[in-house]
Amino acid sequence: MFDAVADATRRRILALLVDQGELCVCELTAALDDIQPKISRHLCVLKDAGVVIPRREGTWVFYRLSASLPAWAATLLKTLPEGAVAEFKADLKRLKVMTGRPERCAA
Amino acid sequence: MFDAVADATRRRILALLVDQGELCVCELTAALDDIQPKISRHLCVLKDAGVVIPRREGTWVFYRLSASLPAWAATLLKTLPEGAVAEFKADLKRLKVMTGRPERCAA
DNA sequence: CGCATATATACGATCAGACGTATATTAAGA
DNA sequence: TCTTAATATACGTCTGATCGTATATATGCG
Repeated sequence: MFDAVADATRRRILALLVDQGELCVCELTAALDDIQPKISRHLCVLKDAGVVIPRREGTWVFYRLSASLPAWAATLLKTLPEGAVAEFKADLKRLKVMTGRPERCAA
Repeated sequence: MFDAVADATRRRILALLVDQGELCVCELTAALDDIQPKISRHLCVLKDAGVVIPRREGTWVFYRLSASLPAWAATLLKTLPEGAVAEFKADLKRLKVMTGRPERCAA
């Protein structure tokens, strides 16, 4: 868990997931304004750590936070958008203005 | 801050400080059952990050958590003894049975 | 099947951080 | 001033993590 939040890029991803619930790789790539393999690799780390859960829908893979985290971990994650991630507001803004976001079918 | 809790040894130190308030280097060395230079180096990292404050008293240097941390950081630190640090109970036990602990004069 | 898009992975390079050992500093007391 | 105890730092080594680039996989569509 602490390995998951040890990296700044992963904290930015997690802050967005805490706030937005579920996002796909291309949305996160646009929001963080970074390259896709880098985002994909960090998501893989988070998945292996059991922090996020992937859900495939067509060509897209949506990631969301795991629902079965210990209480202290959930508490820790909630601190991320609330001041612990400096880039959060800018990342959220880039997500909002992104064009061509995929449509969700199921939750 | 996340750099401070990225290392397992530092998390063990912080968990003890959250629980005990103030401890010197030799107490932490005994509690973690590790060598002194290692503990001292990690305390230096925590001090430079502004997470802990040193207080000299004779030959001893006592470290305590900074009182001026953002709310989310204080919240994060409180999660450490409560399940986020696996070795906490064993560390606390070693501290309790340690002989020759220094006496505090001032707070 | 062939093409396009989204995502994942492989590879090599690089860099930060943690380590153990040895030694320097600081303070107290005889 | 000499000694001892507590703490800090210097040094060289080494492992692990992150990176960018390139490529592989997978899905959907015509």
